[in-house]
This record gives sequence, structure tokens and C-alpha cells, in this order.
Amino acid sequence: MSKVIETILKSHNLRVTDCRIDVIRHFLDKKEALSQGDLENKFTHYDRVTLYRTLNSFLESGILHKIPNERGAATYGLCYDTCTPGHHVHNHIHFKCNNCGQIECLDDNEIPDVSVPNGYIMDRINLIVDGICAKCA
Amino acid sequence: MSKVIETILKSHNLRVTDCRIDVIRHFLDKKEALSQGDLENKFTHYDRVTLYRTLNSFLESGILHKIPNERGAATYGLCYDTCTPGHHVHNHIHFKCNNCGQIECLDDNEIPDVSVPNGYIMDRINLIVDGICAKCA
DNA sequence: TTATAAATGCAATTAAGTTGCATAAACTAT
DNA sequence: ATAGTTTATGCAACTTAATTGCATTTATAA
Repeated sequence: MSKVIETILKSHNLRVTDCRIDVIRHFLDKKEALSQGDLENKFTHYDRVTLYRTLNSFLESGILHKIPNERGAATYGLCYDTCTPGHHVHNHIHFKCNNCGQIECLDDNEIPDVSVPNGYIMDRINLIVDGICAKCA
Repeated sequence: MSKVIETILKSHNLRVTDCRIDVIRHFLDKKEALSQGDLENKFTHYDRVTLYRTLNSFLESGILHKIPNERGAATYGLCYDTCTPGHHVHNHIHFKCNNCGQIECLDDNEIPDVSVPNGYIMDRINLIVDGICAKCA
């Protein structure tokens, strides 16, 4: 597992550090979107700022994407192949459970075609669905 | 115009106050999504907390809806008939311009059908598209 | 193994969101 | 119109998230 994580970091031109390894492993383990607060609770031995900058470097290099939400702390999910540094492309749905609060990326559910008015240039599409997840239903 | 705004407030069981009138008028004038910070800059003679509570009461009564975003302050847009107190229903697209930063509700563009995995119960759908708006293109 | 470039931890700051309470204003029913 | 009741407002204060500067430590490449 550590080998895989090391490869992820190196392929994104990031140095391999304990904090980065732990954060990526936690995302892989949890399989859900996480906030900085989640990471602070899990890894009390890392400074808040270190975690903050870890998330930022992952965002910039395309390892994580930020998931829009309505309130509170920003949440992050793991990216897939289509993301490059500085540009994230995700055609999956983000699902937020109104019961347990968990946010997941539904990788197998593609976003349907969307149209915008004349004169508008579309770049990325973000689809957030809320409701009740399979575990809480 | 004031008559219309007064009607909006009364029909939502809210008292008619200067602050509420000004805030609604500003939303009607600007025709775009606004944050609390925007209102603070526009209406320096109202207290931050008053604006905060004004936005909250509009949210609860279904006059405004909160638009999910990736960073920074929450943004709000005017609601339409389909919203009731405590439950917002919007089937329009939110468009964020990456040039001017403006967030608009594209009322004429409906959200296409979306499917979620078995066992998931869908409540609301939020679609945020970013790109370049007609004014900036 | 050393030079250097980058990551970390600590201190401190800014901004957003939130609550309690006293006062002021809006509404209701005379 | 007015008195009484309910609600909104302003102020002070607090919590949490986001952010920056700088000294120190660590990872990597030569």
C-alpha cells in the first residue's frame, strides 16, 4: 500500500513525507470525502497548518478535488486520472447524506448532458445530490 | 416596487422592515447571487448580525436559497414559487463565471435526469456549472 | 554526503459564522 | 390612534475555518 501511495506522490512531483502518506492513506481507507477538521481529529500529531498545506498541495497537483457544499468546512475527495495540475475534471456525482452527513463520490453515475444559454462557455460541471445514502436508508 | 417587496415579505409571514426591504431589493436589482459580505459592503449602516439574520430568515421562509460553492463565503440566490419554508426545490442551473466571479441562476435551463445507485434516496439536486458568462466571453 | 529546495511547526492574523441580551421597532386588537 | 405583545435590531463577545511569515527540519538530487 505504501508503495502505491509513494507512486501517487512521485507522479505528481510531490515529496514523500509522513504526513502526505498518512493523509492519502486515510482518504483511500475511508472512501469518502473528508474535511480538514476530519484530518485534524485523526492526525493530532500533525499541525493544522501542515494539514492545510497538504490539502492545498494535493488540490493543486490534482490528487484531490474540492467538493462544493452549502455550509461549514470545505470537503475534499480523491481525484481520478482525468485531473491534471490546475484543472480538475470530474464527471461523477457527489452525494451527501442528510442523515449521516457523509459525502461520497458516485463514480459509476455519470453526469448527464447539460446546456447553458447562448454566449456562455461551459468549463466544468459539478453535480451535488443530497438525500439518504444506502447505509442510512 | 416597494409594494411588491412588501407582498413578498408578508406572504412569507415576515415583518416588513427597512433592512429586509433593502436586501430583497438589492437581490432583485443585481439579479445575481450575493454573499453576506456583498450585503455588508452595500449596506454599511446595518449591523453584520442583522444582515446575517436577515439572510437566515429568508432562507428558512423560502425567499432565498443557498448556493453550494467551493470556497469562502456562502452565496444566496432568490427563490421561486416551488420553495416552501424548510424545503427548497430548484431545478435550475447555477452558473459561476471564472472571470468575473459572478454566480447566476439560469432559470431557463432545467437540470436533466440524474440517477443514483440502488438503495440511495434522492432529495434535492444541485448543479453548478462554471466557465465564462455571456458578459465576459 | 553534502547542497538545496521544499515541508513542517509555531505564532499570529483575518474573516465567517454564531449566540445572548438589552433596546427599538412592527404588528394586533382594541 | 394607542397600548400591549411579539419580533427585529445592534452591540459585545465567542468559535471555527482559512491564511501568512518565518525559523527549523527533512527529502531529494548531485
